[in-house]
Amino acid sequence: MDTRQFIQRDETCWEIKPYGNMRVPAIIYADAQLLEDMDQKVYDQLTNVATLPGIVEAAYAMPDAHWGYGFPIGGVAAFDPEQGGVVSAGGVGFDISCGVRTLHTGLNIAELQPHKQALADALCRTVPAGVGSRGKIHLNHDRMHGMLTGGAKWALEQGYGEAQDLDRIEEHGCMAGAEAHYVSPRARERQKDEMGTLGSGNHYLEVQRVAEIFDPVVAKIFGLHIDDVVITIHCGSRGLGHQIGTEFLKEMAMSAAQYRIVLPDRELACAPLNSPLGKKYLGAMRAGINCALANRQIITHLTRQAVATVFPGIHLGLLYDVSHNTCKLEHHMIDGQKKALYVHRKGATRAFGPGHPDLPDVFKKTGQPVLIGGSMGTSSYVLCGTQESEQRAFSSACHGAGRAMSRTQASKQWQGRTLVEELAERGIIIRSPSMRGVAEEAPSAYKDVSAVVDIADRAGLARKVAKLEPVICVKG
DNA sequence: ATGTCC
Repeated sequence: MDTRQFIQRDETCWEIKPYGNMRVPAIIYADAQLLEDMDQKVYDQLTNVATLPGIVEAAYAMPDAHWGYGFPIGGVAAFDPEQGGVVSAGGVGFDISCGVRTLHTGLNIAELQPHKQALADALCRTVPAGVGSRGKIHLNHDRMHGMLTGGAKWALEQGYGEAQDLDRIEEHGCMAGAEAHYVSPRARERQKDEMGTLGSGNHYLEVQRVAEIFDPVVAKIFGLHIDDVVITIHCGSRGLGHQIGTEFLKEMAMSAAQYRIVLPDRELACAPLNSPLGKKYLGAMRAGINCALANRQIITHLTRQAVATVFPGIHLGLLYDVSHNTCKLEHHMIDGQKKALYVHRKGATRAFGPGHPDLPDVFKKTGQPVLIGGSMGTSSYVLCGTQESEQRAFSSACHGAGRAMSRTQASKQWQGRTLVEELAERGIIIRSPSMRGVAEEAPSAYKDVSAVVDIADRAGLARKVAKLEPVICVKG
């Protein structure tokens, strides 16, 4: 888009002053190149978000922003319930609590090298991936309830994982305030055989090598050293989250008039935080968060089993688990006053800085790990939260490379088979049940993750700690 | 993202 539509506030900050029905400014963090390459729809969607009731400070877009359903993906917006603030299902996204977790393996790349194929086989065999993938776990009504209210904590109680995992998960593995009775029978039905599965699209399980360290002090505390092998899991709440999103979008769209909310775009459907529908969505969405936390916890267990068949006796400790599709009640300083706000992060990662009370002791000095997944065959990054991020975007950072091209366009332009061969030549093993899926995920269909992360770092949204390069990628 | 259209 045309950068002349913005006032450039500093090197990485571009502002649109409120006009028309906008209640607050819209702000995009980017450099001129990333901004030029962004779709005009990001501008339209972000300025639309800025019109919503009760929005506080500004509507923000992260450097990986691209157009999404209603809200842009890479969007951050906070709402004050005391000022008629709203919650929007489109502001969370269809894949509720989609997120990333990274595990230490204690291996280095030289130890892995001779066993790469064997490990790829084992992971592929053990972790179900792909559209409609099902697992070996089947949830009856009681176990479903336990999962929806207990998250990763429930998974742990069921025997999936280790007690020390919980401290290294957002919300300590269990999202409070989940109201399972607002999760429909159909959402439950879709999920009952899908626990411990990756799903499709940009979801993956990746074995990675620590390729570069930017901050040795923080990297050491995060347990990352050059040539260490780590495993990263990227997935969310599968069919259940999608069903919750679908149902509430519809209900919110139908009741907008009743709440006298004027929507510039039907896709921005929302409900007041203090309304019955708003509260109902929050309860169901939090159950969706628990589903995603439990799912990643079970996949972690399966990953540990798979790795143990190749490297017996190995221990996979959790670095951290972060979500990037949520709406969370958080306290932030607004005009010198502490306010309770509902922060929507859609394709944006929470990035609490040093000293934040919600962080476990191990991250109190460093800020939380901010895990940024790259696209297939490209690098991923580990960053750490900063204190200034709270003033910049309610303690948020980017979540990945961000799409630069639609799935349809990508599948026309590339062939899955060819991509797999090209990546194999670079020593990267891709395993996927869908070659079309691989084509849709072609590295060039995404923005340059390194450019995105550099901007996040320079904008102070989060600080670069380490770069990870893919070795094995199991894709949905 | 998604039993890639109930």
